Amino acid sequence: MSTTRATHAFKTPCEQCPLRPLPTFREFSHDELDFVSKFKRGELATDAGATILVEGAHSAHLFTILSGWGFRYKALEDGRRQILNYVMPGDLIGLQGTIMGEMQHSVEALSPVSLCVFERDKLMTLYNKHPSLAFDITWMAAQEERMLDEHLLSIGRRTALERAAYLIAFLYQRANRLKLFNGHKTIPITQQHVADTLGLSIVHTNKTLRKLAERGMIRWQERACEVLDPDGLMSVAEWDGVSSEMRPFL
Amino acid sequence: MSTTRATHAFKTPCEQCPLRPLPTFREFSHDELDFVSKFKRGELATDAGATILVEGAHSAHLFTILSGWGFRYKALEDGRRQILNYVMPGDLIGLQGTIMGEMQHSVEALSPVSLCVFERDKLMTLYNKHPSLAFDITWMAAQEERMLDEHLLSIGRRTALERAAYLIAFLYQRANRLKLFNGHKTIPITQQHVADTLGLSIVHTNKTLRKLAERGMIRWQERACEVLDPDGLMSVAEWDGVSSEMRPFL
DNA sequence: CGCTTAGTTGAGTTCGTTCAACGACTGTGG
DNA sequence: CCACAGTCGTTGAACGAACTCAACTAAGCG
Repeated sequence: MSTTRATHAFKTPCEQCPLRPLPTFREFSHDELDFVSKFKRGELATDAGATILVEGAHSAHLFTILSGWGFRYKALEDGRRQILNYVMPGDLIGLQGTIMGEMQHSVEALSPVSLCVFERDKLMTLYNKHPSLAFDITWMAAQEERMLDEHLLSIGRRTALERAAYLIAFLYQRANRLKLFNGHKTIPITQQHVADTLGLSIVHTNKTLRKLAERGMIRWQERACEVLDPDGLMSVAEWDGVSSEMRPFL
Repeated sequence: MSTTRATHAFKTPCEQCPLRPLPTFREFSHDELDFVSKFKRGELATDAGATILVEGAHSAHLFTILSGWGFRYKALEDGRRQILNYVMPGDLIGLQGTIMGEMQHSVEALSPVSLCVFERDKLMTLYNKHPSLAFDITWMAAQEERMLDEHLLSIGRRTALERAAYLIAFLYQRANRLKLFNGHKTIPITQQHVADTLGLSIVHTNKTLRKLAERGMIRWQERACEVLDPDGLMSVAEWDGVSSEMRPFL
């Protein structure tokens, strides 16, 4: 397991943030952008497979994903692991640790990931001086809650095939909205990740994904999942998709 | 199914709130209490079984549970239902609807429930004028996220017996902290609720609960679960319990 | 008194698991 | 350059957990 490679060089100024112009993100006022710029302490880059945040740690920082894919997970003492959700550019991580002291989940990188680092101590200033940004943070927490609600419904009540279809459609839609695909619509996860997300064994996950592949909805290649038929997946899962509303972004 | 009985009579002034003195809740300043008092629009009482909030609705209100038990749930189109979490006194409900427009889950009362009603429109004022309360709302959203993380781990990775033990220990601990028990430690849920929470069938839930009863950890009586051995349940589930830190309360 | 709801139990079936073995590919060290 | 180990995906066989179907009790209520 590789570790986090800390490069605190300040690379991208917020005014030239490559993410912000995306149509999904709401526009920021001059004032807001100015504050975020000062709130940002630096950047951090990690390799694929690196652990970004670890359960039990008292993180002094708050992060926004600038690029790359990752996932949040929890584990039981005997090693059984559950992936809770995936993180993508624009997502805030470490909020739990910042607000309530201790992290109760870990975050691992699926691909090389770069992060914006924010100062924990300045969070109170944000709440005091920039209510609109404070509201944004609540918004993002509520949005995460929504996704978890959906995952819970999925794991609790959907069949293996429906679950798999839901997961892939879900990841596809989120990534697509962020314009993460260029040509081939490929999600960088292994079947082990899928298994740990769906609460299934790897063997049965493999057989289930095979069925989706036989229906021409996905193709598995070199530890990644290529999405061929997002609508088909959505209909298998009886899933309507995520709301298309504008979202905030720190 | 009964409906919500709307009694907008303003009964309990916030200064004499029966909940606030509980040791779990953080102390409020005069200023904060004053604002909450004005933020509160009235009270609402519902019968057991009543639907408090419904999926898809654009709720104009935000609520705090004053007394009683309830649960949040989502359902698939074919009727399969998943209970996401339980709500108890001090919990905020309707935040998703208030912040993001549409509710994506429903809330139902398990017992007679009374609620404080807050004005949605005044929420921006809260963020503008009372950053500490805004922070509290984020805190509560993050706390809900934590609970959902745990549930997801439970449903995804624990066995039926462990899941059942976890759920009951979890509900016991939350209720106990709120001093909801007087003598007999009884949780007002049916086995159907347990099944819909754990993602199991009623039949198998029944057989699983039977095992816990045989071990002397619980006793089932008149549509409720009496908790006899909370520590035993926690050890079956390999669960450490929730953090004992002070919490906010609107 | 019949009707409904909640809980219980047994029998048979299905879904998902574990165990096991194998091929393809990658990276590493001799 | 090859041998070797490690990861990832694949498949078959046997087993077990959880499901459905079905029947029955007990309690509460109009």
